[in-house]
Amino acid sequence: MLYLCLKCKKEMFSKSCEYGIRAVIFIAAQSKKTDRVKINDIAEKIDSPVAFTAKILGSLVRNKIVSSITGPKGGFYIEQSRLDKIFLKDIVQVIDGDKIYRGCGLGLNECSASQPCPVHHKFAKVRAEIDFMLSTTTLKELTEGLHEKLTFLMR
Amino acid sequence: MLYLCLKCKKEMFSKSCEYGIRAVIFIAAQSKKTDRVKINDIAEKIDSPVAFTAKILGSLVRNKIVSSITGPKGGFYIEQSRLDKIFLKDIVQVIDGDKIYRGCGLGLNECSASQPCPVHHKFAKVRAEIDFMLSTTTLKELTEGLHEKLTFLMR
DNA sequence: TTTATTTACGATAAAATTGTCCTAAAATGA
DNA sequence: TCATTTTAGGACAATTTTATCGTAAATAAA
Repeated sequence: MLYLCLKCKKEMFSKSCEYGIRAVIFIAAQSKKTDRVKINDIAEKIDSPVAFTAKILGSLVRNKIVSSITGPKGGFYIEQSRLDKIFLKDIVQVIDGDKIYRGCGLGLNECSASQPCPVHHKFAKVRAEIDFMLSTTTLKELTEGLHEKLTFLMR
Repeated sequence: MLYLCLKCKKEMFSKSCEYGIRAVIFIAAQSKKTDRVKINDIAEKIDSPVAFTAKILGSLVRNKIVSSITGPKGGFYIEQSRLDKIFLKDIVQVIDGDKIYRGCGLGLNECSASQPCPVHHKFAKVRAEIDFMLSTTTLKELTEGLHEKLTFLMR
């Protein structure tokens, strides 16, 4: 079979969101050992473009997901006590918004249970699943696997 | 709370895929009554850019999802007998590829059950749900709601 | 106070996606 | 054959997303 789409683009999240989540998980994991992590260190360890990642972190800082301090000995950090209060959904909300689990699957402006697009009901379960997963997954869980070397942020 | 993301972009599928699915459903539904549908008619009824939609349909034609005939009385069509053999997954595969239900949630190149990213297992259920939904939903089902005016392709 | 370090952020650039336009090719019918 | 209709498809343009660069601001320590 011949495929037109050789690139097979379109992932679940935007690149910004992928980098953002990876960065936050790395910062959270490092915050346990050292206090602050520098942007160059983050970008290197999660294999992402430095300046772009810095920009994404900037918005996460403004939205109170991560904290930062400038100057020598400065960097990004997240207080350990907040790890179980930050959910994956909070991060995604800041970077990608909520369309992935709220918008119409076919892009209609008005689409609801009473005026549904053809895939509306088919998508309901998927949406609910994504929403549930993002709403219940804490940053704490995500960092635990890293500490135990059961999960990875590169390759 | 202040949101940086005022646009809330990122939908489930790409614009191309949304237009493609909508166009295919419309063609399938019309193929029951008349035989062929013209591109201007399609674009008008699904509220999409004409030339762009024509381009997407071109790739769906090359990939044997829809059929077309040039010239007067020509247009796009799908044989009624094939409606229950065409799955949503076939359409998405041609336009967006399979990353939405196969790629790593965090964009890692190598991510598997044995070398997972931190969200890998959390995403497993979502992926399976999307895959199942796309694999089991037929074009036939999607057109039925339209005929009964229970679903819509615009607004 | 000065210097070095590090984040903040605006300007700009590159790449990908989305969208338009124009001409060619195919088919129909007069 | 010729005019007309309609898809096919390349070239080009606009927009959005992704990525880089340079400089300002903040902080720490000498």
